[in-house]
Amino acid sequence: MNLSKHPSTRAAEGLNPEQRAAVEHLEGPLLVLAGAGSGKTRVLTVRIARLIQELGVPPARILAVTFTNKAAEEMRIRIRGLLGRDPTGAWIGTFHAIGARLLRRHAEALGWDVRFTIFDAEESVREVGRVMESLGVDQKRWRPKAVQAVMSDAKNQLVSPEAFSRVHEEGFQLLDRVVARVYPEYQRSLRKQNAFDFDDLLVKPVELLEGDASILARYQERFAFLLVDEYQDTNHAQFRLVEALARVHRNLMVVGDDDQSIYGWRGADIRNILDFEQTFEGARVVRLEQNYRSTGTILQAANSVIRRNLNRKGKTLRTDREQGARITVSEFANERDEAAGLTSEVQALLDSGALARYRDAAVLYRTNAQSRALEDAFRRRGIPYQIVGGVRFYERREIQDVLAYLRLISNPRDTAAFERGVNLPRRGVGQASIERLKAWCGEMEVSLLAGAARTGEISGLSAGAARGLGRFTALVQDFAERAKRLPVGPLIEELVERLDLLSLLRAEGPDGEERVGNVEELIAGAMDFELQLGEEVDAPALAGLTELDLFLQQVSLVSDIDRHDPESDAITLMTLHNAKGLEYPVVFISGLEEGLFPLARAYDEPTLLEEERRLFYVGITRARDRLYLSWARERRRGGSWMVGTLSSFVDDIPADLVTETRSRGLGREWGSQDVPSGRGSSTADVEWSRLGPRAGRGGASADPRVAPEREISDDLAFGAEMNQDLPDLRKGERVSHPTFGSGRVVEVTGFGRDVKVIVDFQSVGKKKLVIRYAGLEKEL
DNA sequence: TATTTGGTTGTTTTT
DNA sequence: CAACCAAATA
Repeated sequence: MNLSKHPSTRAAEGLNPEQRAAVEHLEGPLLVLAGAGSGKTRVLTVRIARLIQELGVPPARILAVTFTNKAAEEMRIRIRGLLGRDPTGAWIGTFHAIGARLLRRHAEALGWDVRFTIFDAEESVREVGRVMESLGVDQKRWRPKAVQAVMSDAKNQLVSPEAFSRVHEEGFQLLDRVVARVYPEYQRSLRKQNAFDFDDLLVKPVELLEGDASILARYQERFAFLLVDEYQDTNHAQFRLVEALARVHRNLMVVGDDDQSIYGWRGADIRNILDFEQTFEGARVVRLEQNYRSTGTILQAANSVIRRNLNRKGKTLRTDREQGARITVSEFANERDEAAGLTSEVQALLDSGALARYRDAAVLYRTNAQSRALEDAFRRRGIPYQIVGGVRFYERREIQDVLAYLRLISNPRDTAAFERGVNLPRRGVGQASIERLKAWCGEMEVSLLAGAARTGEISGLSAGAARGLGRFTALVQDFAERAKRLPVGPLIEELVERLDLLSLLRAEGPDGEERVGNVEELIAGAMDFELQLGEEVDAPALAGLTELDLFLQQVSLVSDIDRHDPESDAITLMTLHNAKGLEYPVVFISGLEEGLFPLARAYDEPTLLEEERRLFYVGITRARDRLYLSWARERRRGGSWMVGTLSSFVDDIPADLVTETRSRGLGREWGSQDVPSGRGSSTADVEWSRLGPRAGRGGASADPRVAPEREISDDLAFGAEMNQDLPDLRKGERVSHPTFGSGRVVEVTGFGRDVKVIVDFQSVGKKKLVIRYAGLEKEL
């Protein structure tokens, strides 16, 4: 190995003049307007490496904020690659992770304990419900979720409970009046439970810094260089956090693209980036408009779409790449047809060599609900896929159950966790007993867990309930002891064992096995959990924390995209929001119908429509080589069928960049290849037409030649689909599973949709799986 | 206290 | 077509 003395300098050599200007910028505020695919991650990492390597800045004086944990991890790895060593001491993470870290060090200053619990969104809503109940607010009339949303907005604007109440308790908005009562009480309840919610991870650090000059000064001094990625998606609380920390040194570099601001609904304030130069006087601005990702066609399409937005700084991306393939716009009869068409096209691309591996393609959609039809189709086809989002891993019931125990073990004041865990498995402690216990504990001002250990003193508890509570507290206390010695992986394993949770889940029926798999995945994840001691080494506040405490605080911040494995060779299915920051050689954007994308409600408000359009722009610019847009004439939404027309967004793409294709409804085909079917099922009903360049606006959708065939075709097509490509597994065959790896089929049972197999996996032994859910693949 | 059932309800995107 | 809830029943 011939290592250069200045690897970061060498890395800087490949930069264009604008990138170089950003990298070499030293002091003062800097705004980098970075178009999609313009190499901003490279600029960020090279600049950090340069600060450390050439300018001698200690890594500990650097704070870098990314949008996801995974991006943070990747940034660290890339910097490590440039430096030849880890930038130990640098804080690199999401706003939430960094907020949590600050709180961990200074929880006491705010009246919390270091071992605080982080309530995720769901728990937060449940807590709102509990508070509303205690206040006697009708939860039918006012949905806890709506109340929580208003509160969350307020928090992101840094509106305190008191301030909110002052403004709204007599206001005209009835919902706001409810929130005016709930918000302060909710906040009190969180504090009593030693918990923060997601929003608090941003709000409380601001409170901390603004409320304590010495703490603020300490961090202002420490972080001599701040870098914020995806700045267009920061909200007011995040802005204030950054602004406070950067106030002294003013070495703040923000990177973003106003055209990719897609989180307005979550409080992101596009003005943060639009007004940066006013806010930070003397700011230098660098624009990165050279795109290194996409073909000319894709970029032209993206430019002409985003040009329709009025509220933007305005820029036009350039590329030196070839013009490339046309964009395909495809019409389908319904979402099943669409999904089947996508799988066919994937197969065709693979066969033709245009797609090298499954993992080089992604299917994007506006709403998670759309993943279902796609998932079915990919499964039928035996094409490996990975879904990001939907039912979030950590929000699954069985995971939450285990986490509730862990939370209580870690933080005895976590009432929500107590209530969840106390009767699981059934211990004869019902609602009535819990109410009694709560009342008593409320009077005595002790935690539920402490109260449950003193059932003898509580009147009106049934003998069975008292016994159940006793067993429960004994178990929790026992594990609290173990948590001091045991690493978190074995701890969870023992806990699950003691609860006999896996047997309980298996007894639940067909879904049980999947749940068992999830719990096992949780355990596996915990086994891998390593304390990032390097980053935490300077924090005396962490002295008393167990590995479990840190695990819990980290786990609640893990998002679905963080769990996504880009290495595994599978097609990625995800929402457009989740696709931010990613790129794929082949991208499908599905469900391009008026009312779905853009969503119907966006028509009321120009700003909403512009945000939807930015989302479309984000989607288009994920593609490197090939882009497919698809829409369906009919789609099930909720209970009913919706009739759709092609999204007006597509009209903004110049016709000469587009090729239209149309499924005939009965056709499951899209590309020109036959369906390679393991069972040799008929493809005779497959017809499709390639219409050539688009003649004009939405011309295809009104074609009378299509409609009459639909009624006949549906049954045929669906009938054929039912029989086709069901994973046709037999005893003795080798299969592979996304989490368990490869194994051999031992037994096949059940019929139709409920076919189950027992597979002997090399890694974990025999497992019973429902084919429909398992995502098994035949191994060749 | 646990379980089942039937009815109601909403449904965008997520750290 | 979920998920969630209230009431009825075991």
